[in-house]
Amino acid sequence: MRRDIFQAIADPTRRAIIVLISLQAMTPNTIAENFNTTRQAISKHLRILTECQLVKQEYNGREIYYSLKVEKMKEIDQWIEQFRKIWETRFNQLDHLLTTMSTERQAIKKQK
Amino acid sequence: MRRDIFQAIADPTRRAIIVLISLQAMTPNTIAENFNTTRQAISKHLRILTECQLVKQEYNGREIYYSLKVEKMKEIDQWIEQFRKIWETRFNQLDHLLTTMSTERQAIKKQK
DNA sequence: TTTTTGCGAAACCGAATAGTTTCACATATA
DNA sequence: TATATGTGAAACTATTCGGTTTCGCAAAAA
Repeated sequence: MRRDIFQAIADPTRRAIIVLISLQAMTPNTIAENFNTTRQAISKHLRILTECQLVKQEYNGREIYYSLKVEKMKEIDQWIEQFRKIWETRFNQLDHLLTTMSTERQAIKKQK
Repeated sequence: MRRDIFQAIADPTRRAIIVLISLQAMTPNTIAENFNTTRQAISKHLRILTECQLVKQEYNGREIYYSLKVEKMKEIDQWIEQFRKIWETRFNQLDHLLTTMSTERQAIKKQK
């Protein structure tokens, strides 16, 4: 059973749950009200999110409040980091190219 | 058939392919040499990556070089952004709390 | 105490997934 | 020309996935 954060955010319903409980802790029933599925289906999603440490539970009588462990999202951010480096480098190279072109254009202008 | 970037990066082999071709354009055969599967399996992964616009192909005779369209990765970065805001806010609040505590401690010190 | 409510878990189902094997086809190479 | 090579696609398979229905159990409410 693969269970990592990348697999967790692959499902659109789970992504929506993540956004929802990042704003406010919620019970499974309350979460389910926001979707067009059964509470049990939401429960299964919550189990997956719990298994990969993305959410935490807070018990209150028979109710369970789920909320996002937002620090866990940093793992994705860290993986993206290597590509951010690439696109920032490329942007800087483009920036440099444009600056160079602009300088050259001005040089040509002056020649005229 | 769901085909979005989040589903694309859910598979560990695909993530490895992405990293590999982000460094250097490669043919399917060369990519496959880095994994413990058949070239055909890699081909299927490349198809999925192509379908969600994550890679581009460059034809050279009968060879096809695949490379990463790194700008596409920004889509994930943009989704993460909302959580980055949350964890940065929390950090600042903690930072503020620690500063306040420190100030109060110094105030107590002075009283002594 | 009896009934209602909130919840997770199990059993089941159809669809999607990741892989393999086999194939067709075009391009190199002998 | 004949053979080898690089590739994508199709057919098939075992497994996983996302969902539903049904159930059991504990807590709250009547």
